[in-house]
Amino acid sequence: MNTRKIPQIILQLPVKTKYGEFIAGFSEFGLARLVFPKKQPCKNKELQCAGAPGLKVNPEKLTEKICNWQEIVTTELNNYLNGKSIQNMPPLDLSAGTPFQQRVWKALMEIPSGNTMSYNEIAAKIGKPQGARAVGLACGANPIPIFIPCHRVLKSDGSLGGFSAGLTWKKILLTIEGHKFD
DNA sequence: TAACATTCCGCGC
DNA sequence: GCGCGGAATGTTA
Repeated sequence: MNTRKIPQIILQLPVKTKYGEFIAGFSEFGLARLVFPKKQPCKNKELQCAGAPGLKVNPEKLTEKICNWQEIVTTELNNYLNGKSIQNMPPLDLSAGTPFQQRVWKALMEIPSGNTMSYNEIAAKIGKPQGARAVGLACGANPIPIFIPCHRVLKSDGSLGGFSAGLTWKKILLTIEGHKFD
């Protein structure tokens, strides 16, 4: 049974920020994914397409509910990028993930702003102390960076590890939260 | 089965 | 003590 359906993105809306235009994808359950402004080459095909000009707002799908979510996302994203912490988390649709991934993502959301954890610590937290590498995979599969703070996860020696949208972004995000790099 | 956004251990210096 | 190479480990497509 692996007809696991990717969450249906019923519409994608642009979110303007001082770093560029993010793309927010909504399903009927909430925010289903967030795409960084296109800039860095990323190897994930889907992400690359997301910024393409197929972006339409279908008035029928633009329910009041989603309109409201988009407002929250816009507000909070801009707050965050200005160094404030997120106060109003929009509902997130994590149905794209496998059960394991969802466990990892939940663990990530418990990391307080300004803190970091290692892949190893996350692994231990969800009961798979040896699964650090698997945790890395789950982070890479994270559809909603920033709201799911996958950038707060570093290697156990303190170096950055990786980031699907490009390490540059990881640095930017961490810098916003008050970390320093030499 | 191969691939991965890690970690750990054992060497050689 | 520090740095490097290779094996172990869990999940996914």
